[in-house]
Amino acid sequence: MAAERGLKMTPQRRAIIRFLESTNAHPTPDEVFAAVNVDFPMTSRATVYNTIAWLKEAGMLRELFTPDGVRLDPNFGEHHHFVCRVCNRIEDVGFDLVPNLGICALPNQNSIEEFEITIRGVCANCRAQLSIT
Amino acid sequence: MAAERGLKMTPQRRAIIRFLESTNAHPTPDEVFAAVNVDFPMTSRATVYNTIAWLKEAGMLRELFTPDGVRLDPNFGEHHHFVCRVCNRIEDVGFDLVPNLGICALPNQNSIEEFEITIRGVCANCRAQLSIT
DNA sequence: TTGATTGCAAACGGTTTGCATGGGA
DNA sequence: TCCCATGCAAACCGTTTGCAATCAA
Repeated sequence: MAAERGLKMTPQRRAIIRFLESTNAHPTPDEVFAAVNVDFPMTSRATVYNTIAWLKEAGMLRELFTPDGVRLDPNFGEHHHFVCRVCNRIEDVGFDLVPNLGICALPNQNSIEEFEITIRGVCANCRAQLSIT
Repeated sequence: MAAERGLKMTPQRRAIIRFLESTNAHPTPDEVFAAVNVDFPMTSRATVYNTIAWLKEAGMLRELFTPDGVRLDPNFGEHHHFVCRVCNRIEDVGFDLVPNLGICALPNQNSIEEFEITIRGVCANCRAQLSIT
């Protein structure tokens, strides 16, 4: 497993990683806390935050900053995001679905290293709901 | 002025709007609080937050969610952002500089209404600093 | 064994809220 | 005049910190 880089493993960390690997959603730290405590009771919030920081440092986790606070993004591969304006759910969007931006240079000589696209709209689920109503 | 939509104007609101119109940076609410209190002392934090909410509702202000918390984006026109990974400064990037994404449809029937691009890299200033060192 | 990790509870900082006062329309 | 906006201070809530006990290596 990717975390085995000579770093100390604990049952709590294992449980947190297991949960993050199992989801394709974008949980809040508190949702991680709640989920992990279902099958591994007695994991403190502090440990959840510690582990998040540790995983971020190891490059195994990204954070998304949203109007409702931080959300975790355990998806390894490069990807963008779709945000539904109805249910606020975040979906990953494959990097390849978006044509590579033609930007090679900005007018002010800023160097471009990477870019991230957030697409907003209404997800398929919510569209279905809306058309029924 | 754009805020005159039959909404009540107060000296505090005027001062806050004046400051926001004068900057092309992306201040935090607290920076607005500090700046406004220079020329208009006795504007409370609550009023700053109230006014921000009011301006957001009126569509005159966007919020950006960053690792260092909320930043305000008073720029009216559609635009994207460049974030310098060295100084963390945010620069606006003209909408027209980025070729319109060729995305017409996502594979899952999500409807696309808008998109926002965050470009990361090193800004011209910081590049200059770095090459000196 | 030993230093890193843990749980707990307190501290922290940005934001929101409740309420009495004040001021714009 | 009549609400709406204001200032103040307390409440709130997600996150961080300090510390003693525990545990992985």
